[in-house]
Amino acid sequence: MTTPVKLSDWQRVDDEECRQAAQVLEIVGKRWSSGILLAMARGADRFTAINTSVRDLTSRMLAVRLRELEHAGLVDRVVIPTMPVGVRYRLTAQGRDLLASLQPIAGYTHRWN
Amino acid sequence: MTTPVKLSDWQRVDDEECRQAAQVLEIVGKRWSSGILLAMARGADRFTAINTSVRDLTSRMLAVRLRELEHAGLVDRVVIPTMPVGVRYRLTAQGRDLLASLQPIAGYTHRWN
DNA sequence: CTGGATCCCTATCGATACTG
DNA sequence: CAGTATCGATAGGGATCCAG
Repeated sequence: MTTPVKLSDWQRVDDEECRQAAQVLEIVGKRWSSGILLAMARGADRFTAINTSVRDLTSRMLAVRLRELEHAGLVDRVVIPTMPVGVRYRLTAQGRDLLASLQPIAGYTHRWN
Repeated sequence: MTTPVKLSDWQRVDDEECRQAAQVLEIVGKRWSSGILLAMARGADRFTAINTSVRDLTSRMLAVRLRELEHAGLVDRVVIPTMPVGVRYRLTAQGRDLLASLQPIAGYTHRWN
């Protein structure tokens, strides 16, 4: 009934990789982070668009999280020099890769809920 | 150079699943959580064994996290009625499945570090 | 050995208001 | 539109001591 589990894989990863994996989890595990990334994966690329597509997210927390995600290399901030200035947020290749790597979680929640 | 990315997968998962996935990430994303699960995956099953195998982890935080993980269904607390009482912690099937689902993260960190 | 109880500090977060 | 500034509440977490 449950999935085949290859727990032994975690015996093989060295401690440095685990440390980095933990760091990644601490970033995407913060409140709003995954919602923001998901909204962006689904096409939202403007501050306001992301803000309204994540329920109960305040502009303050969106700004904070976007800075964190940008710092982590997951999101790119693109300024378009128009009048007034336009700003777009896009997932980097790294961000898209992370989202893809997070995909099995969806399978997990489907199995256990 | 980068991995093939199937971002579109996230278009298919419904909002409820995403909400639950976010919840899971918030649990394992907390400090110490992933380290504790990893230590258990590697065989530590006693309070003290887990405590010493995760660097800088205090007994207080271990107790707190173990309760959270137990409540989340990832860890089982087994009391052995000896004198004095022995306690063992084991990953549940759900916990092992989650760790397996987290496995791609190791690949991600390997690619981007 | 397996934690629980306290104390106390800090980081985080929500609400609200404001701006180029 | 895309944020910043400020404030007050609360939760998280480290240190320490204690107990069955």
